[in-house]
Amino acid sequence: MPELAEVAYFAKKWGEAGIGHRVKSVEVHAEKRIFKNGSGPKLVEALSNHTLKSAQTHGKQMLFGFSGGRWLGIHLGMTGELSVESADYEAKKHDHLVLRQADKSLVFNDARLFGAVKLDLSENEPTWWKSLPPPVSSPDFTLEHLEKGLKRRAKTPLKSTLLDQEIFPGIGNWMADEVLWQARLSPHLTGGELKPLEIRRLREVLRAVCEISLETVGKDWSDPPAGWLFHERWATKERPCPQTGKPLVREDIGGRTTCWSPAWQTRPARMDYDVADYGAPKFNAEGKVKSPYGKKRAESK
DNA sequence: CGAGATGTTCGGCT
DNA sequence: AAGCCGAACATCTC
Repeated sequence: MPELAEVAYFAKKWGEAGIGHRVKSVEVHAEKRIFKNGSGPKLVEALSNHTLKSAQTHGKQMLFGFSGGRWLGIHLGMTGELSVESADYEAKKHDHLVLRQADKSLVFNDARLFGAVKLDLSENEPTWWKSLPPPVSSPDFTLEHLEKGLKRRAKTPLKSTLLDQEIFPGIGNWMADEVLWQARLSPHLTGGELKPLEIRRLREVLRAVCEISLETVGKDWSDPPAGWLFHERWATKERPCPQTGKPLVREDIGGRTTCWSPAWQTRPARMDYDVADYGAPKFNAEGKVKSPYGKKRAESK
């Protein structure tokens, strides 16, 4: 399920319910492949009687800080989720970790076991956390960082490169498709084939898609703006490209199903094309986004 | 019943 | 040597 926005949503859930409250007891339901870092049983001792103090996310990574210098790192993998349940909630199948607080339980569930749980004991945030790459929507996600990443993956299709967490922390399958569609770039283009203006455009769209996703999905699980590819790719029925009306294609690229619009993602020579009344970004001559998001969002509510 | 699923890692090859 | 690719991981759902 989770990409950057969903991860943010889950972390917020635990944070809002649990911060400031002591963990009375901890249940670890033996699934050793999930507990990295020799965590597992250690978690019981390490977290019991400590208070949850912080909840952060970075891309798809989550970090929960506890009193006494205990840090719980969680990655949701493909099917992980966090929930807040009642105090007497009974752990069900695939619940791997349950933190019991006075009046609630914080639950980590993951059917496919691709998730990961880590424990660190240190006064400050663990080193692995501090050395994560710049978040896509932060000022540190510079044009230089993007250029470097694209150069490194000069011969890889953009679709695969966008899933590289070292370059684009938090981008997953649906966000990658959304970005390419909004930027009108074919998923088959390689990093080395992009022109400077296209790289700028890619950066603008990346940041916009991340920010808007965080403000919708990440905030309250609400849908991203109307007009996004998002709404088509999750549709049970085949639907046409919202821009061209022509069929969307589903194709395997780098081992992941890619939903894209060949008639739309055509790498236009002109950067100043204008799309009337449309939820996705428009671009000016510098490849900058003239984003109508703010207004669109208000209208769609 | 088989295929595919919002992800990462590992091994083998260039 | 870094980058590229495919397979593997485990379970559920359509």
